[in-house]
Formats: sequence, C-alpha cells, structure tokens
Amino acid sequence: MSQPDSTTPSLTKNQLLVLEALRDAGQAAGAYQLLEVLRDKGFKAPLQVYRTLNQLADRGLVHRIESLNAWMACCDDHHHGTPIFAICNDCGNVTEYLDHSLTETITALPTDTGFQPDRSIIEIYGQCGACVASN
Amino acid sequence: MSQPDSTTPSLTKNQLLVLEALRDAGQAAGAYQLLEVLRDKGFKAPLQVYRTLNQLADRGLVHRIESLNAWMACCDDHHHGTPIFAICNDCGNVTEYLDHSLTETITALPTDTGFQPDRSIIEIYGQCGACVASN
DNA sequence: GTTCAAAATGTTATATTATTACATTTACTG
DNA sequence: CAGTAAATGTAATAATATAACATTTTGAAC
Repeated sequence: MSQPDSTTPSLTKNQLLVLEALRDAGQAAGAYQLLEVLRDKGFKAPLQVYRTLNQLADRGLVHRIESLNAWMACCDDHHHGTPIFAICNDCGNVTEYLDHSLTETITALPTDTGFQPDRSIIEIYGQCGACVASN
Repeated sequence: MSQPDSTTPSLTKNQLLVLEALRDAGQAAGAYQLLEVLRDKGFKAPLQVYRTLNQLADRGLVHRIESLNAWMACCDDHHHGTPIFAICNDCGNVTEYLDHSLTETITALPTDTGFQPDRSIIEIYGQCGACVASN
C-alpha cells in the first residue's frame, strides 16, 4: 500500500485504531478511557495508548489538553499553528479554535528577556452557549 | 490576632507553611516535592499539601501550572487577571507575566458561539534567555 | 531479496499525581 | 457559649503516566 502523499507516511494499525476511537468519542477523552474502548481491538496496556497518542500528536492529528489530562482529535486533518481550546465547565464540551495572529501576540510576550518560544498552550474555561441557554 | 485588611482574612498555619515553602523553592514545585520539605514541619500526607495549595490558589497567592503539574507562588501579592507563564525547556525556569488586554483578546475568541469565559490557561514553552546564551 | 537500522509494538512492573472518605479540631458568628 | 463553617489529620485508594526490556515490523541501501 502506498502513502497518501509525499510528505505524510501512512498511519500504522495502532495509530489508525486510536485515531478512530478518539474521533468516535467525538470529544476529549482520557488515555484509560480509550484503552477500555480499544481492548476489543487487542490493546492490553496503557503504554500502547500513550505511545500511540504521542505519535499522533507529533503529527498534529491529535492534541493533548493539558488541564484535562485528555486528548482530542484535531479539528481538521493536521494544521499548523497552536490550537486554542474552549472548555465548558458544565458539559465538558471542548471546541478547538485557530488564530495565528493571536498566537503570535502571545508568544511575543516573553521575548523581551531573550526567551525563544516554540510552542504554547491556551485553554479557556467557561460555560458553552448550549449550557448558558439551558440554565 | 486581627486581619491584615477588611477583605483578606489572615492565613492559617498550614497556608503560611506551604506558601513559605513555595516561595523558598523560588520556582515551580510539585505537591510531593513540597510535602518532602514540609515533613519537618509536621506534614504527613499529600492531601495536606493539595488542600492547602488549592486554598492558596483560590486566593490568588499561588498558581497551578497545568502542563507541569506544579505550583508557583504568585509574582506579587495577589493580583487579578490571568497569569501567563513562560517555561524554559532546558532549565525549567518559569516566569510569570500579566497582560490584561491580551487575556481579553483570548477569552473573546469563543464568544461567537455564546461561550462565556471565566478563566484561562496560557503557558508558553521555549528556551529562556539564559539558556539561549549558554548554548 | 538480503541486510541493516529505525520505528513501532508487546508486556510487566512501577512511578507519579490526585482524590475519597471519615473523624476531629479550630475559628468565626450570633 | 452554642452552633456552624472552615480547616485539619489520617488512611486508603484512584487516576494518570513512564521505565525497562524483549520482539517484530518497516523502509532504505545494497
């Protein structure tokens, strides 16, 4: 089987399984949560999930949400730039945003001291539109 | 003993101990790391540290750094606004910034969907000035 | 296609971080 | 000083993540 394109080698079996499980979840999911789902597919240990999630994250296909200890499938197929997450306090729904210029502004902040930024984490908590409406 | 001012009740013994330990650390520190230091002062269990850190964080005297699972004493005595952390990949040094207008811009991002933000997490990784210089 | 190296995988054990549950004490309010 | 809320003590355990090591698969070079 050939590669999808010249820059992106195809995904391995485990990578496909984890990515599919995460997409099926439709939301942020924890590693152990994914492990439970993937036991049917032969997964047996946490490390199998963690390893694969890290591989997928390196490719930009999934993101780790630091404040939730959870992972989410990328909103499109692999973008560049820092994802920004809006997380609902009530229903837990997570929405991914991209805003290149905003990210630049943020990473510029510490450069006065010679700091050279390479990645950043932006997570916003609040109440999502649906939960605001239903309260 | 009376209160320091009308809005801020004085800190309890445990709160003072934890805050002092964290300030002495001079950097971000994990809860178990603080527990080790505080054993001399009579602390015996993780929960004593976690509880106290959360109390201090509620008052804005310490901040939790989500991506490090660590805590840091606030850069001044209790400010309003979202702290922004610059974290060095090499030496682990963490610097706190405040930028009210930037925070406003960030939290405005998801409001198009009716999302009502209440707090946000901004953590920037990179190489600090000192580590850039010494490499 | 054989060889080699890198990447991915399997598996066990263990480390690290955080919370539940419940009893007790201290501090504040009326 | 009685009542209540907050803080504390302590033990047990839950939840998250990684180390270590053996094996297999993959892809590139010859």
